[in-house]
Amino acid sequence: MQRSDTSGPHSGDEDGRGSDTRSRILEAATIHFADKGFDGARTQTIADEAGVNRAMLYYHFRDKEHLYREMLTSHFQVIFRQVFPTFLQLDLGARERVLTIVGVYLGFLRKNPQIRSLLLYELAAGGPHLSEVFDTLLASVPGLELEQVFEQIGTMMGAGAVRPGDPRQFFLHILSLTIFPFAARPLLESIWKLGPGEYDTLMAGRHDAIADLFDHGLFSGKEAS
Amino acid sequence: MQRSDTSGPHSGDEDGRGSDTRSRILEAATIHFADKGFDGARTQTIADEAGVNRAMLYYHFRDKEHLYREMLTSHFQVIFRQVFPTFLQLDLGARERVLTIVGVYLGFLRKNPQIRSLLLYELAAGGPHLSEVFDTLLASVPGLELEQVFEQIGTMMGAGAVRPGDPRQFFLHILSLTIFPFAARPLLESIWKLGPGEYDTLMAGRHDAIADLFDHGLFSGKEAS
DNA sequence: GTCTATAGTTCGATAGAC
DNA sequence: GTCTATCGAACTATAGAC
Repeated sequence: MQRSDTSGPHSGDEDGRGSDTRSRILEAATIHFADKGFDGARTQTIADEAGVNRAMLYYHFRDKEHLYREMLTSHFQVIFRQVFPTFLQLDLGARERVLTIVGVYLGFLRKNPQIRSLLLYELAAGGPHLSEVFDTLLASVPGLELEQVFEQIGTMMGAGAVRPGDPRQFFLHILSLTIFPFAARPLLESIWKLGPGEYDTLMAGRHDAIADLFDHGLFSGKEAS
Repeated sequence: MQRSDTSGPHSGDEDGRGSDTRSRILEAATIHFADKGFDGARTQTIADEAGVNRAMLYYHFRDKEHLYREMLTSHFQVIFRQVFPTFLQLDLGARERVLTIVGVYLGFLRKNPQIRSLLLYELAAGGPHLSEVFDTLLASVPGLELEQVFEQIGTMMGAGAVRPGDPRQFFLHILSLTIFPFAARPLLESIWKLGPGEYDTLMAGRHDAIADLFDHGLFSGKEAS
């Protein structure tokens, strides 16, 4: 069952070991797939940017499709293992807990710009790859249960810490306010005629803006209802 | 300067007149580009679904690129002419005004499912086409000034109707909460294991959930700060 | 493991008859 | 305006030498 010190061809090993060529290909594939999408990406370009021969792509991975899926999996793994658990492991009050989650999301998106376009291409295509990637990841990270998130939201609602309602809408609020501004960046830069630095400034103030919305709502005049 | 009663080849005419073939191609192009994206779409498939010969695509439009851009323009035109003006023409109080805008957005997205993937493909690609499309549209709809929106938000903030802050963050809140849940639909359906009807139900309750967030914030315990 | 050479397709676009 | 036929380019994938 034991393998030698180099990953074999077509291996799905996850550890950073493996041949250097293999990881260089994955790195180049990330950049190019994020830029052009699966259909727009060219295996020649990936090989060139990785500094390897094009045939190496077919030796280390089976074909373009397998290369793409392994690349996708390696990145969404980070979300599942680092970002997602923050929903559960925090031992804080409701407010600090939610705002910490928002901060983790915003920080992750600011540090991993390629995730943005990779996710958008997948969403646009309807997520045919994502379902399989998610199944793989959920199976490989056994301590992760989606239901726990909603249980904890329900607990917070029951304790009166957050307003009662559908936990999924609660979840959608947080996801929307954090992810969308990053996703729509090129569109908004175009509409608002912003330079690159201006949008970074806007994103730097995003956390406080969301906190203000969560704390006070949108309107100054105290509500009727 | 006057043209005969049929649109000529490569004409950028916008009125619904023109040859029936031309509009059928645009309709088929919408569906197929929304499904596969620009790089993934095949001119043969578009021609087949339109029930015309493939050479007609090159007669009525110059090439694949021009067909795509005209298709995009025709759809985003609707946003510019029908959705966007609701930001300015409403003669309501701040709360009703914002919630009406949210309702218009949600309604538009629910009725135009193809817009979702068309927008996502463009966002993923970084919006190279969108800039040109927007410039074209802003020029063709003269009574539309982006600055007016932020002026009116500033006015509402000055009058104490909405909380003071960066108007762009205010704008991002509204866009995020309405657009993202539609954009992320396939991903969330996959994660949450939802049937098609369940997500529609969730979107039907979206307006009220956003209104509650805007009215009361996210937390029950009245804020500190 | 890495390279060259090439097979085998697919696709966008055009020419030209009707 | 619509069709057929076809060109030429681009691309994925494989075979096989080293």
